[in-house]
Amino acid sequence: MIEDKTKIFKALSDPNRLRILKMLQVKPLYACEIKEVLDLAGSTVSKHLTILKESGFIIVVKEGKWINFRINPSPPEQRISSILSSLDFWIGDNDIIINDLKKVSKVDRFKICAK
Amino acid sequence: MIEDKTKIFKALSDPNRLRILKMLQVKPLYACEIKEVLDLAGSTVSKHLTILKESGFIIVVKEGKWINFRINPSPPEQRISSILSSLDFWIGDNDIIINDLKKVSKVDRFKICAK
DNA sequence: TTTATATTTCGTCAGTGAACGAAATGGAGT
DNA sequence: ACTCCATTTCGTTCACTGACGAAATATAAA
Repeated sequence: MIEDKTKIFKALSDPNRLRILKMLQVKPLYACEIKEVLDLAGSTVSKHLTILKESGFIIVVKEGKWINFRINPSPPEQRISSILSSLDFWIGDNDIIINDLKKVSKVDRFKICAK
Repeated sequence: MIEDKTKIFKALSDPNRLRILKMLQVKPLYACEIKEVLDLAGSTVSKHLTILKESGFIIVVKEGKWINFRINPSPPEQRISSILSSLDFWIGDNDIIINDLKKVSKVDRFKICAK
């Protein structure tokens, strides 16, 4: 299937998904943290995470009530490993991303979620 | 603009555009040759070529009546050079692509076009 | 068991993208 | 100037994508 070849590029074709990957590069996050930083509806964040998961970029680790999303340490194909290991080359920083990363490292996950 | 970062991935998100890049890797082609191999309407091929041109993957060289499309020898950004110089890694072969490449190398451009 | 919170699923809507055919543009040759 | 043909532009249709809120699911804690 030639469509399979486009799958990883489609996954990288949305700004919010690029922001999520850059955030996860700093540390694993809960969906509610990502929701807070991106300022999107929970259902929208969930959709983006599903796409990143199904294309092989991230994995999902359940921790009781929460679900930790993290960069996939053993991706299903080389193209993905290649991108993930040079993420700053493929997705350079800009104002928005720098701001995201600031929020991610500063913030207490238990304050952000569970208001 | 964070949308700029998605531009090259969007360009690579369509199967027909991947096929075009692989064909152009063999040699420069006229639009009418590409049209013939992909079996698409001329206007559709033109659209794909415009997207590849505007994202920096290919260049356009006029030759009188015809227009030669070719892989960009000096792409505007490193991510594109990186992809173009390892095109077989980023876009692996499959039945469809192998068949395209066969057609491309066999065929006489003046028989295919200008019937 | 009831309540609270995290995440997913569902239904819907607006915007985007790919396809086509028809018409427009532009160069080559008569 | 006229004609032919390669390519682009235009207008339309259809499918897909991203966004939302509401409802469903699942787990933790009270």
